[in-house]
Amino acid sequence: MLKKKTTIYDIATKLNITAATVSRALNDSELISKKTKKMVLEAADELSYFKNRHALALKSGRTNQVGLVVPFINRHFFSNIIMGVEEELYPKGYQVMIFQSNESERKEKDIIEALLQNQVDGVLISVSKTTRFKDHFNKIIDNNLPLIFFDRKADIENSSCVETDDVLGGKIATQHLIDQGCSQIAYVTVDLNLNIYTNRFKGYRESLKHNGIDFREDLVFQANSDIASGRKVARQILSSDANIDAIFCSSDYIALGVMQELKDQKVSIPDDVAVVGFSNEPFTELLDLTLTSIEQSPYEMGKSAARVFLDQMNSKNAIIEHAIKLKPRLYVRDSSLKINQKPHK
Amino acid sequence: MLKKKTTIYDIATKLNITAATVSRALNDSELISKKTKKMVLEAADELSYFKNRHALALKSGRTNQVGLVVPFINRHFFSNIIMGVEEELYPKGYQVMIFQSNESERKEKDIIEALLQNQVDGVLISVSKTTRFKDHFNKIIDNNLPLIFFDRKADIENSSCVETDDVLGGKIATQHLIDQGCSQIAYVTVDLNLNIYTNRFKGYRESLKHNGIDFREDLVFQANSDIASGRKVARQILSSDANIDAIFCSSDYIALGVMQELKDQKVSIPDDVAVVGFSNEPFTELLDLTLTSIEQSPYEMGKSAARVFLDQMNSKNAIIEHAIKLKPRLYVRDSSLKINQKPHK
DNA sequence: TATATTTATGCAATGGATTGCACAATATAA
DNA sequence: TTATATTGTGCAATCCATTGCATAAATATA
Repeated sequence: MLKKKTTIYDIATKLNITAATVSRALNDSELISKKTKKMVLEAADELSYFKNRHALALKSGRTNQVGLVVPFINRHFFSNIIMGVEEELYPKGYQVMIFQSNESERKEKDIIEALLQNQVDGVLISVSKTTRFKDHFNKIIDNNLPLIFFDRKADIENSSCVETDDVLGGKIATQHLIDQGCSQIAYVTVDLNLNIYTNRFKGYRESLKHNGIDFREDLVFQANSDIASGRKVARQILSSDANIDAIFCSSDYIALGVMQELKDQKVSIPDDVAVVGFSNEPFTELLDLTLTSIEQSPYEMGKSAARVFLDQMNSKNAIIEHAIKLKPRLYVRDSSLKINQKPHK
Repeated sequence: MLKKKTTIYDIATKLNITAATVSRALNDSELISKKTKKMVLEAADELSYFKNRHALALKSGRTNQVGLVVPFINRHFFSNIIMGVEEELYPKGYQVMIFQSNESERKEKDIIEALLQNQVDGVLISVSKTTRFKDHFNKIIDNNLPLIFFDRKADIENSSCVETDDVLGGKIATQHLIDQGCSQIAYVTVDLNLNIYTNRFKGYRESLKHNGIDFREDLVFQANSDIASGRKVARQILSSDANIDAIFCSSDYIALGVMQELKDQKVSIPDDVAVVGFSNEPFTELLDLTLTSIEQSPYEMGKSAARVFLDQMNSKNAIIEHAIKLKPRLYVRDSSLKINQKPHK
């Protein structure tokens, strides 16, 4: 049933010339006469011919495709990274193949295997939470392909990475709370196995130290990155005898849950307790009481990662290890603005 | 610099056998002795061999790849459609190639050209807003490839489509407002060139008629799908002498802007004016005053579109035209709940 | 008109994996 | 031991586009 696809041989036969001539005509070679070129182009159009990229890939060894792997596509953060990568690579003639690992090491390995089979020219990836072994990353390196991590990295030789300066993010959020007069700042972390969370936590502690405030272990809480978990941890915090005046959450969803619970319990935000989140999710500024948060510029991160890739392609023999840290930025909003200041947009 | 990739010939040479044998061993053919199979598998592993999909594609004419084209990846609606498609196709061994058209007809055409060059096995697409000509869609059909539209379709023979029943969506939202005692219901539409918006509008009018309420042209307003535009249209509505008791917005972002403006102007929601949005964006239930909206189940839509594709693949010679309409669902929340009822979820 | 140039085209190999057909090696039956 | 059946491998063509080298055709020069 499938209609046979048109090839250069079909065009050649039709015009009584050879495929070589057709190929050259289609690629606008100077060796071919104007007349023949025109003939070929017309015939190609008529037979609705298009090139077979697989034949090209097979011949040339290059595909102009890069693999992009994220944990989930439908997260604001990652989908904007994708936007950034595409924005940068599409004009350069690269096709971006997007995959999601669903935070599964198994699927991540499968995807990388598939990418290698596809002979991609490079791989950009944010590592799945559950990944422990890294042989699959080394396979990429072994094949001399550029490997660029973003946001979440693995420790692989000859790879590059682009990440948010999470330590700095932790610092500026904490410093802001201190500037607002807070000193008993609870910290809610997520999975401390992920470097992004340990770094935010580190920033928090450094900032306390820098301001001469003692770090208190009993002000550190753990939660999952969702609203329900945020409400739960808020109840924990309130029922402890910690007597806090601010809560710094390493995730906006936790912060939202915290705010909802505080409101239900008639705790005034930001006067009794100031709240800061992390990631600057779109909803943070849509709330009635807007949420102060740290913007990580995922779009910029995507562009940056793409540029690192291009850089590696352009200097194929020199092994370059980029390690880029993007500066996060604080967006001050209602949830933490005690003193008389205009909210930051 | 690029290390040469391992091929079956390398394995064959190493083992002093032929590539044919290697191929059969790797594909677990019953023609090959256990001993040889084991040898080959070990050698393959040692040389870190992986198949070249381009060679396969060239030989077989099949790629097990499908093209998925959306206007923008970073929209809640579309990214969840992608999730649904992947969920359905990944287990069947298909790779989903995701592209975004940026609502540009030019880019849409380029993408489809690239997909054809890639010899994809089918195309799933939501048409760009600006697309006027449809030759590129016919090219897909001409190549006997399954073409499935979702959410936004073009009128192409032998293609299929999966969409929300937007007329119904318009109806149930309007009916709900009427049930709440409203009768002067303003309607805010977006681009009336897109079928989804004309259909919602149609549902609104049908519902009015069904309830014996006269349709008033002066209650229809136009806006862009963003918050600022929502605020603007709210000011228009309030300053007109329409005297409305409800506003049905064909977009959640407009509804949000409307609510913000109403609040600023001390108009009580839902008592003075009830508000309903469309799409059930995640933020609708995160607001202080939650927003009633119509859920379109993008995830289900993606799954459904994928299933249509699989169906077409399984019955290659019969030409099937599916036309699936998914039932939208109303989520009643604070912004419209006047009478004593529990909010939905 | 014969020779030297230039220009346009053809020939054939290449890239990697698959597969029908032929044949060799081994095992079984007579 | 010889004939027959069985099993395991090899040969070579195929999928499509590209490209170095050879050659034919067209043009310019002597």
